[in-house]
Amino acid sequence: MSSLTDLEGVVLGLIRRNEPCTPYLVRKALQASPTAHFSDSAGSIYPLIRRLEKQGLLASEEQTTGDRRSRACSCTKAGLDALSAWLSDLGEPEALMAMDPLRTRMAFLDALPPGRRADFLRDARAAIEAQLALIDAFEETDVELGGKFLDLANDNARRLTHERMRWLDDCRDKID
Amino acid sequence: MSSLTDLEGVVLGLIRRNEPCTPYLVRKALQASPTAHFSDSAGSIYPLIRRLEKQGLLASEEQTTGDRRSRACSCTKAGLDALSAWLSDLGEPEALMAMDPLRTRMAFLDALPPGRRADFLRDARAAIEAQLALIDAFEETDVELGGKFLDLANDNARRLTHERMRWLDDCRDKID
DNA sequence: TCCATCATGTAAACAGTTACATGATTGC
DNA sequence: GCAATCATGTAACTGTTTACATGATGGA
Repeated sequence: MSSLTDLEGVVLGLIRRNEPCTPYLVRKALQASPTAHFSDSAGSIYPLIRRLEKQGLLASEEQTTGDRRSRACSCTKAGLDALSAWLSDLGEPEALMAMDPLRTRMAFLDALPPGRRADFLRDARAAIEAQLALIDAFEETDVELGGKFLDLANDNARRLTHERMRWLDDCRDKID
Repeated sequence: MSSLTDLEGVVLGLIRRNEPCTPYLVRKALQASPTAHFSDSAGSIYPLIRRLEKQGLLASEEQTTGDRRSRACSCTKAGLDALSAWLSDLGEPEALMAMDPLRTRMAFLDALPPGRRADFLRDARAAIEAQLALIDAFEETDVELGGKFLDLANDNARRLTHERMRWLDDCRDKID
């Protein structure tokens, strides 16, 4: 049995945390998180959950409240094992490298006419400030919903974002 | 005409920098970079370059050295415009958020039995140390091949990786 | 009544990965 | 002669995105 992708790990983890949990709630959680780089669309979540169920990592039960149907999913023993394996077997360090779309663009800034490079730095800084606001806003709604480990993850997001801001400011000094 | 994806932007940028440039060289550059999170496989690069060519962003010329054929690609005016647009129109701040696979996992560390959480922290730290080594090694080979902006991008990689290490060490203190 | 949200999904198109396939050249 | 690397690509599969589709509920 092959190892989970990051999206599968996140979905399994969310379901385990909020058991019993509907696919809809998983989707809402992904939409609410500012740091979830992957899709929160119906077309990715529903098929993914079916897939996990077919592999026996998830069990689901039909529910009807009034006339509205929904599915309550929970993590099986095999699912918890898969989740543990995803957390434990980290694989190649390259695959765990942090990725930054602003860094990716910075490497090719020479393609921009010199006069427009300062604009890039300004827009990038505005984007990072917006990101900090999103992270702070999420942290407020998030109180005691996620627990200690979600707090540590949020801390990572805030720290990396701050470091990127300092980096951008250094770039500004070095470029002109 | 729709905007470039990050991989398309990187490929166009690499070709523009090394003009005239073969698809093979693009692939080698992606393989050499420790921070290129996307694929360097033939199956992604060759079709992508064909796609860019069909859109008129790239021009290519058949070459034969002895009995060996290759294609020399160069960036067209439209290609340079697309590259500039990719660098200038940053879009939603959420899409520019940095992503960290270790942060993603940290958020779900509660799924791991308490006794195995310290192992995760140890392995994660080893991975980050390996990443730092890769970044430093790349920087040495890279001298004057990429220029000022590639140096700034490398600086981002080193800084973020250092910050993640500090974060992980803080996590260790807060968890036990 | 109407709109937002709850709640589920499917279909088509596109992107990316893995594996395979071909053939030339260089160095041991 | 053989292996590694140069250099190109294709085919099958998997995953993701976008857009569409359905119907219930709650509040203005």
